[in-house]
Amino acid sequence: MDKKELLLEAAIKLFVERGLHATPTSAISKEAGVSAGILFHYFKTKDHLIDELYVSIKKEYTGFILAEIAKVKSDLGKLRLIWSNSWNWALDNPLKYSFLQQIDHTSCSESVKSHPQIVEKYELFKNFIQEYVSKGLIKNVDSFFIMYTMGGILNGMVKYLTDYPEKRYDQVFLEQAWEMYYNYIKP
Amino acid sequence: MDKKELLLEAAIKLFVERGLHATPTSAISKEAGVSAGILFHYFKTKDHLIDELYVSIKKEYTGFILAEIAKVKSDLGKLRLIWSNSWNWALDNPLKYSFLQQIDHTSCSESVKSHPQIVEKYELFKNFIQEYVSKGLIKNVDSFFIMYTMGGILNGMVKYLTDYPEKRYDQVFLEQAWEMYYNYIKP
DNA sequence: ACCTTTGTTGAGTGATTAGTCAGTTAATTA
DNA sequence: TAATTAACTGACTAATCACTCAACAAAGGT
Repeated sequence: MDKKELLLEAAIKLFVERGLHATPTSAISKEAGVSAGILFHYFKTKDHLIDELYVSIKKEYTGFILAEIAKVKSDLGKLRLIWSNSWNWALDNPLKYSFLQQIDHTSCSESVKSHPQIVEKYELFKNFIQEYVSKGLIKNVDSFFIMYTMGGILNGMVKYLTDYPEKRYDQVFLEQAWEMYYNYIKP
Repeated sequence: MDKKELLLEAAIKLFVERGLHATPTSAISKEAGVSAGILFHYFKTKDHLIDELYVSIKKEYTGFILAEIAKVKSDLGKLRLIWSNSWNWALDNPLKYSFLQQIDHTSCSESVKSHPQIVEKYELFKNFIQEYVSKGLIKNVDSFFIMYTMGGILNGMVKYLTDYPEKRYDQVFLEQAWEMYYNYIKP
């Protein structure tokens, strides 16, 4: 495999395991099975590596969620797909999800959090919600408030399903969770 | 003021500003205006300082939320007080709140996150919710799921009120936000 | 075959770190 | 007052860090 790819994979593993600043670049290259110097061939600095990781994962995450929405017809079906895709992705990519959470809650890589390609995807979500508000499917509240708090519910859901993995396939529970989720924003 | 107190205050400020591992102990003692050595007189290691900060703030936070509940009579009033106290504390103590968020989303101080005095408070919340479920005030779903996701909504609310501070005193908005919050768990 | 570009190595460098310690001052107690 | 303890200092150390660089290998183009 590409050594750059190996480095990124090693980095994400160690960052989640030990924390950002507690993982030296030497540990990353060692984990990846490459020399210490090559890391700085592919990434100008350690921070550049972190930024590149963040942006690529965030793009992958939002991309995955938005991906198949177009294929669904019903409005509510789309909303439900966003909901289930969100926690499914997080549970299928625990390292990546933890890494995103870590960066989002740390004062580092500040500039990269408002990366144009990331902000762009947020705009899509916002427009999506505004469209639903105007259709009368969602309560008429500030879209950002809805986005922020719905995201919070999903974070809680992921944490819960991580602690109680068997619930992921409990259809009764999932139906109830979805119902609660929609009750939250229903007009 | 007590030098230990000065160190803790300096630490929290720098930890939130620059991140945990990016703030050397020398910076903390400098910010506190004390000698480099005294930090290790009060705290065995840097990690002990972090742990002590975390536990004391978490206790302060949960303590504040639970504090005045007993004084309120109505069941729904208690629930609403937990809700408003939660985001009010977070907004009034932004540094402390950010610090808690940072630790909770980082793989460090793992042992301290299950500190007996902290777990004990979580138990109180769980019992509280279970009581409400049995009274028929809250949907009959696993208490932990309710706790996790309600916490998520509050996190989103705090993030929103941080970005749009004027909303904090917008009674119409607050009423709507509370209504949504309760709709989420209403049977 | 020759050249140029790109990928790769690992020992080396200067800066920075957590934590120590010998010694000084202040407070408490006898 | 003398003795004991606790608070406090800042220069010091051994370890560790991000990052460099001179040298070498591989690949591709001409």
